[in-house]
Amino acid sequence: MLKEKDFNVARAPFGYYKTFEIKCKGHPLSELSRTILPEEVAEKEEEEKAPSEYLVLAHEGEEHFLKLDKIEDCKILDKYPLLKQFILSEELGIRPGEEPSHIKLMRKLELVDYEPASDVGHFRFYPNGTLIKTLLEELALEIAASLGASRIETPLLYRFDEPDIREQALKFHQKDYKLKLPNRTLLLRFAGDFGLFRMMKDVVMSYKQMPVRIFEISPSFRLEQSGECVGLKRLRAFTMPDVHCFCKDLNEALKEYEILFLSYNKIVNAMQIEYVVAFRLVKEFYQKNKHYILKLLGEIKKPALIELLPKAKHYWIMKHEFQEVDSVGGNAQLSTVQLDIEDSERYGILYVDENGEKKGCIILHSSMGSIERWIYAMLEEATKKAKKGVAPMLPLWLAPTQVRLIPVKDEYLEYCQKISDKIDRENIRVDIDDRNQTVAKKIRDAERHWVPLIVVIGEKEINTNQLPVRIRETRELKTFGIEELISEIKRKTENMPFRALALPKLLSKRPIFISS
RNA sequence: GCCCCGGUGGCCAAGCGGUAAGGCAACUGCCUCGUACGCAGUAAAUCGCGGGUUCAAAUCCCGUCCGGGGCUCCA
Repeated sequence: MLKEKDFNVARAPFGYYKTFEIKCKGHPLSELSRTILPEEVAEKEEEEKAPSEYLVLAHEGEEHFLKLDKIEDCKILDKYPLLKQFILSEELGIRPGEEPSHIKLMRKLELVDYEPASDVGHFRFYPNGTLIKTLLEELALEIAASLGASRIETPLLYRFDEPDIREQALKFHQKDYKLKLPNRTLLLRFAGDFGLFRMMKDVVMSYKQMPVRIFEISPSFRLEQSGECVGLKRLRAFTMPDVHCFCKDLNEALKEYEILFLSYNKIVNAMQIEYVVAFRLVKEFYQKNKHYILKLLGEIKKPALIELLPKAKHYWIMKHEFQEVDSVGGNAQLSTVQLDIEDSERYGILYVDENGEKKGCIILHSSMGSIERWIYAMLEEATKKAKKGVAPMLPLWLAPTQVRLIPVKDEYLEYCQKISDKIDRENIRVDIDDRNQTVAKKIRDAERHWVPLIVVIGEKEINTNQLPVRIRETRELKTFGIEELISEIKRKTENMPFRALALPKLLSKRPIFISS
């Protein structure tokens, strides 16, 4: 339309009228009157699409090259169905196209819900959901501390007119939230790099202090296309724990990389997620460092999909992802580590070397994975178990209720209180179903809410001091002494974060957030 | 953002042009109960929202919001 009239049209953004009659009625502050200059867009680089090569690297050492259009020919994948499904889903977009189960579960378990009064992809967390989120954040903090990373906090909003902020933002395909104030435009952070790079630019680092490790956990906002937001799998607002390591050379960076790789493996294990590994590297780098990749895979005893890029097209030369493959064959990246050799100089993050000279360093960018996505992955894993006939559940350390006491009659309530206090004191989440219901009904409710340990208390228990524990995981009914039960739970939740019950101990006192 | 599908009490849902079934949950009463649903009763629905067609709309049409799938995207 405009082209016909000799205007130089760079592009017509979505959301703006491409054809309209100009009547000049609009208020100057209205949505429709904006100045859009082509240079903003021109900075968006057109990436060449040189094809990647793919292979499966077994942790025992063999390489199995594969063509994406003929992955059936790659026999090793028959041994690793999850990896195969990952390749189908991630690289080829082939999946059954059903709704992932966590969407129903997050509501059924009263954890998380939609909030229509907010934007798409912004959720509300109910008490038990908040409890789980808090525990996971706590885990992230502990992992960061174990890495020796220093925690920082940087702003959520940034000025769009700062050149480096603007440069980073424009690279991100306009997926940022912008806040237009009368005198300036602010950008909501979509990653931690903005504030971190700003901070690091001013930091004085000597080679003696390297590697320097920095941790931040904070909300990030990405204006994903509305059709792309799916439950807790992809959100517009999420919590990102990330670690950046600033290293003086490649050797040191590779050492750090390994430490991160193994730490993040601990995280997914703590959440009992059966994940898949993908590495993406510049081909030349892979050829020189294949032994290194193999060492990493050997430590976690897993094969990996390897994507070889003919040449560097991003800021990293090597990265890997731990990926969830969900109950309906979809996938989502959990954690990632990226080896970045160019951003340091670009953003002026320098250290002083042995000769007193300022030098660029190597940056390891890494994200442990968003907390919300961890919850997605755990709920999906639970469904995968259920499909195999195993009772779905969360890891014990994350179960909102770890032990439920069910008195047979009201008169045993007092005794329940007494032993629950004892269990409480040991940092175990125990509650009591004191509602006026039959035992069978209370058990059914506890099972429906995935309570891992259920104890029915009646006259026999009071007399013998023994507790009959219904164990969800194994579907057995086992008798424990109270101390024995406590130490068993302690053993299973050892070294994991703890928080108290999110709701009143007595079920009769609990409001219902979602009744289903 | 685009295309397809969906939205009915707190939750799950039947009805699909004649004026809102049923189940679960909740509440009240009874039952005091031993390992997945005791019995009875009560209350609870602007049929997502707005507009249109019709004597009549939850049902048909248009718009819009929310959700799911697909496309695209995931630096």
